[in-house]
Amino acid sequence: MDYKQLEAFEALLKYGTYSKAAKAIYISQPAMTVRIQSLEKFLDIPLFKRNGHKYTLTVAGTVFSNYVRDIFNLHKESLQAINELKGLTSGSLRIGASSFSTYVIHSMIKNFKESFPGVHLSFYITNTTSAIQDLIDNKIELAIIASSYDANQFKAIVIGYDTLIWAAASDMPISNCQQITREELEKQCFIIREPGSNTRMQFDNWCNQNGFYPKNCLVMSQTEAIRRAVMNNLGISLISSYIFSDEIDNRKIKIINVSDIPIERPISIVMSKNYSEDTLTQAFIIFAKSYFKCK
Amino acid sequence: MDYKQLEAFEALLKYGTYSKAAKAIYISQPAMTVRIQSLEKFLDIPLFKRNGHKYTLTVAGTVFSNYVRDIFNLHKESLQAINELKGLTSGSLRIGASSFSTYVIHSMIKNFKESFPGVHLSFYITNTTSAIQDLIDNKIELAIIASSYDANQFKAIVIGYDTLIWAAASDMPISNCQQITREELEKQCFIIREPGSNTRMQFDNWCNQNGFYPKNCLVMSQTEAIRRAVMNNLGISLISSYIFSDEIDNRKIKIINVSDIPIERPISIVMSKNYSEDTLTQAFIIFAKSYFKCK
DNA sequence: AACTCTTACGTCCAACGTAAATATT
DNA sequence: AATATTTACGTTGGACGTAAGAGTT
Repeated sequence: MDYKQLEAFEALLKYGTYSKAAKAIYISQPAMTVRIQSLEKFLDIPLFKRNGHKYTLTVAGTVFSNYVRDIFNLHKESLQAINELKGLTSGSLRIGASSFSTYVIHSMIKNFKESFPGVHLSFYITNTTSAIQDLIDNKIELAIIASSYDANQFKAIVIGYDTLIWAAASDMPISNCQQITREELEKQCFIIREPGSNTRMQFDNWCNQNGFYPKNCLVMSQTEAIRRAVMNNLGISLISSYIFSDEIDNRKIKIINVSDIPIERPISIVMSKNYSEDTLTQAFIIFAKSYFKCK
Repeated sequence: MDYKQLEAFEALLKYGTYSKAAKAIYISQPAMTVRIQSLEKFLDIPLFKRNGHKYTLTVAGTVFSNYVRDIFNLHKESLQAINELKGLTSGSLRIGASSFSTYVIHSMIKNFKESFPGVHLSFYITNTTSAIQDLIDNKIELAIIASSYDANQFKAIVIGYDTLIWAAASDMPISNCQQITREELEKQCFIIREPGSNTRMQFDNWCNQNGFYPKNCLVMSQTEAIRRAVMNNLGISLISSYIFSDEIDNRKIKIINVSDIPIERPISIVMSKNYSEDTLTQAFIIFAKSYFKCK
């Protein structure tokens, strides 16, 4: 079955005679005959019957024509969709993101620009709570967060998954333990995020669920400050694996094996419920999905 | 855009490398390259990007792939539908029909048999009321009627239109009147159907609406008896134009011009609400629609 | 070095148009 | 007789595969 055959089929259906149909699609009458014949031979059933000096559909032809119509519509729509994407040569999108994205957005922007060089992406990196507030205040169109949100006010699309791990510098004694006891854990200094951060909430939840009361905490609102603190043996941290992806490869950081960890969090793009997704937004969402899938 | 290009696109999407994709659809690697290149050239946008030693979709590729998936599914479904029709080499369908169909079913059956020689159609010609009763009694699967029906109990599909006309023999004096007066009309003998017939109901309605009281009526339950009576100058009749289609062409019968006439009635195929339409039924409905369209 | 993709090039098939024959009105 | 469709046949373009070259890991 071939596109040209379907084209001939539609033309004959529309114009009723071979000669008119052939003229309409700029081929000769014999070519029309051959296209219809080969289609009928392929399907092994007559699609047209002679009726006076007009050709009309058989039952099989009628059934088939419904599919052909739908196929052609999809074909047209696909070209339209592609053209819309090609039209994305300008425009901008303001995106709020919680802190784990610090270590990925540079490559996201770089990758996105390869496909859409004229589009400007602005990233506002804060924490989950602030990103949601910025969404309400119309300071951003989209928020990328790794936590839940109010489904009454927002709609969201899951674009990937983030893993929270316990990270420690490789030369810390705790990094070499196979099984971590509660006593060893209690000795540690916990480097944690500020309230309002989803990562902080996950830490608090874990402590509650395990009846664990950390004695020694170091609170830092900047993820980069936490990264440097962990690298310099100041303590251990429950944090997104994205932050230490390079260091884990380098073996400078080790993942500590603690129960109920790692925690996997879905990463979502959140937007106002009444936000109408334009082509640019759709393109960004598709891009973000494939970006995180390859991570 | 070509079917083979889409085939190559789907294969590369599925297998990730040109070599595997080419092998999967039984073409050489260079042929694969050419197909993808020509598709990208046609759409004027890259659909794949190299990622490590695998090819993954760009945003445009992702958008396009959704359409391609749908197009291929439709393609498969269309072949399946055609195969189901080809499988219609046996089976039977019992069809009730009100009387106007007397003069069409012979050619309907003949035409239907050309496409589906193995299928047996049984026609039961009665009047509208009886046909509906036969439907309730499961004596027939479908009823072809030209009147309304109980929408709570039945479902229906309009397949065409029937025209009720006033017919008189050409050599009757009334046939030569341009404008018919009420006095002239009152002199006529009205050849009408029995109660229960929708044609009879239409006649009664017309009389009521026009405050007309026919003095001279001849009731006949067989349409063929009415036809012969009209042909032999026994009177005039309000009747489906199908009955006299030959005679109108021959000029043996004339259509009398009376106000509010002709009456057009939709012809429907009616079936039980819980009747599940199998392939044969669907084929018959499509056939019937095209049959009446060409009438 | 091994693997994968692209380019180059000669081959071949399939779709086409012209022209003639056949069918239909 | 005129119009429409099919058959016949020679031509051509484009899709293919093989082989060689270029790019990646």
